[in-house]
Amino acid sequence: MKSEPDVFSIDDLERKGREAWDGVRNFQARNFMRDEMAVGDLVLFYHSNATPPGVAGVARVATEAYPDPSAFDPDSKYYDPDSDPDAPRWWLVEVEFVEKFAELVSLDALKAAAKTDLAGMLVARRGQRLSVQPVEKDHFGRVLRMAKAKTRIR
DNA sequence: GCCAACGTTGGC
DNA sequence: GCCAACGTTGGC
Repeated sequence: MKSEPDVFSIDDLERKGREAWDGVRNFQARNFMRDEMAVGDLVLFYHSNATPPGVAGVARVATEAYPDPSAFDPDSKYYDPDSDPDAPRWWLVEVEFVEKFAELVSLDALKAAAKTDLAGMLVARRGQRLSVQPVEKDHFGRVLRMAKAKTRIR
């Protein structure tokens, strides 16, 4: 899951403990949250538009998907007047903090590793803009090792 | 259904 | 600030 650290960083998640991942307004990204994520799934927390960009830590899916309330809030910048409360268009999950990496796994490092054992990892590919995207299990483990992380994959 | 115009993401 | 890579919108 990508977030701009100026808006919401891994430190913000650590401080708050938990966060509703609202504002996703891309159908594919929504589908991953609504249809593919399950409570307990681990998440790579990626800092986009950062210097440098990269994976900053790990979070965990804390809830089933539910309709994104910001879509119904006219005062929200994520307001979508076309989203019908009876058939919500936008969904979110809440995520909880697991750990902040001792060192960021930079996009440069991901791209370098993508030439070998991270081959095919989506986030390392050019033009890959989806803010929520799937990570293969062995890729996830490899990123954790690059971060010298303690988190175990279940 | 096609596609041009436009807007956004996000790396650099 | 630039621009590649999309996704969305709307005219036809």
